[in-house]
Amino acid sequence: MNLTPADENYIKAIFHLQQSEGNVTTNQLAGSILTKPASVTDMLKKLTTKNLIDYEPYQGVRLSKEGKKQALIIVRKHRLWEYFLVEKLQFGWDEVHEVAEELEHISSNKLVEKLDTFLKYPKFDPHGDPIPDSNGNMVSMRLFSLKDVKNNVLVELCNVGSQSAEFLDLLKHKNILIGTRMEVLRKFAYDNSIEICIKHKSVITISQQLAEALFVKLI
Amino acid sequence: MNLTPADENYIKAIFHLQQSEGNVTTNQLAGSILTKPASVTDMLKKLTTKNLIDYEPYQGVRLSKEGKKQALIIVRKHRLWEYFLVEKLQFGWDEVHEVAEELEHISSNKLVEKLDTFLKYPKFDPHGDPIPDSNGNMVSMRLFSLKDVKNNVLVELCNVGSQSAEFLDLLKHKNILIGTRMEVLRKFAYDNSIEICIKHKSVITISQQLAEALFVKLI
DNA sequence: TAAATTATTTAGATTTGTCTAAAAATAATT
DNA sequence: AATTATTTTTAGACAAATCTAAATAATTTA
Repeated sequence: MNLTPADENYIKAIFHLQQSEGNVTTNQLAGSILTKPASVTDMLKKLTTKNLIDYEPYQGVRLSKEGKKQALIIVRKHRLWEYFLVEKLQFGWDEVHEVAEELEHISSNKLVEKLDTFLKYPKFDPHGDPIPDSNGNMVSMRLFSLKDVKNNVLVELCNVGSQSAEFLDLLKHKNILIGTRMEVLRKFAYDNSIEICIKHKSVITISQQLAEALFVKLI
Repeated sequence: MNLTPADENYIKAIFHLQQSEGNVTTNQLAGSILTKPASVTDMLKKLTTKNLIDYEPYQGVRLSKEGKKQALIIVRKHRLWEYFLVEKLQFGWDEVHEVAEELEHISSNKLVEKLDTFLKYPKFDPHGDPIPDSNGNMVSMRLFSLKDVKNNVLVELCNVGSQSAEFLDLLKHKNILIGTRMEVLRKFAYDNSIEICIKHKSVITISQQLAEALFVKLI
């Protein structure tokens, strides 16, 4: 399946509009892509013949299974490049979007995978949006590192920044699991260690290093 | 001056052909860009109206001052990206050309400059070709074809005369890289093959054709 | 130098993605 | 329910970059 940059832009726009709305209308797309409704109709017909969308005239459009797969590949590339631009090239997080819009159309799969490896498999882009992995899976919610959570905010552990045996051993000892609810009580400036309350019961102290590797969502 | 990717590919091809030959012919360009002579003529007319080339029908073409400037920008981007792919993403030096052909068309100036900074201002790409700086200047070294090097003179490989897969495959097999030090031991008059010593260790024989494509500096 | 060969350009067509203007379908309102 | 307003699609056109086939210019060769 060979997609042109125009194909990719339409697929991506439909993907994003589909998140909030149900079926995506011709007018919405025209607004999103900054083009005319007539042009959108033309492209929808082309995308239909490529089996990327399910489209009935006057009824709006949704991505097909293949379309969703392609959309996730584009989103993955876009967000990985944004991460690269901010973390490696020192761009500001607010000035990377346009450049990433161009970089996301570079086709090489090998490039994406090697970039991901180089960046150490980031889970979120500089705006906090999740980066799909090479299978198209991504965390559905914006997560925060526990070290960035304000005091007295209830959160739940959703993801961890390591899979090493040592890391998991420490978590087990501290009785922390994915899904465990916790609340930051105090931060110690001396060593950036953090005192937290787990499951509304036990109060423990964890190191800065551990706090950085615990990704939580607000609840 | 807004250049399309097609404009840039023509400018770049003319730039490279101009190095060796004088005026560049329509047929040379068609061969280089893998298109038909008629298409080249069409594009040459367009590039003329954009003041990028000096072109007289039937007389061949040369870059204008503005065209040279643009060519150096494209070459700079191409070679910086090649350096990035090899040094940071761990690509092999023989597999970066196609990807760099895409990346060189990303337009952001800021991106190029920040990439250059990130890479610490490299002077040569992975094939040994010099990288123009932001003013279009690049270092030029006196290089010799290995076939012209006298016996028992220590040299270092700085550049190669081909980027073809076949050529790079042969180099890989013979364990020769940019930076490899070597010394000519004997020249055989019968077929002009050359016996060389690599890295003060292995002694191998290479064909005249290969020797001509290896550009070295004295050390 | 004239004929033959090669290189280059012109003419006309094609594809992609866009546009405007007009027609048709859907939705909203009275 | 009928009219009005909005949305969407069709029809026809355009620019960019390419192509094939034919015509013309330049070069080579006999």
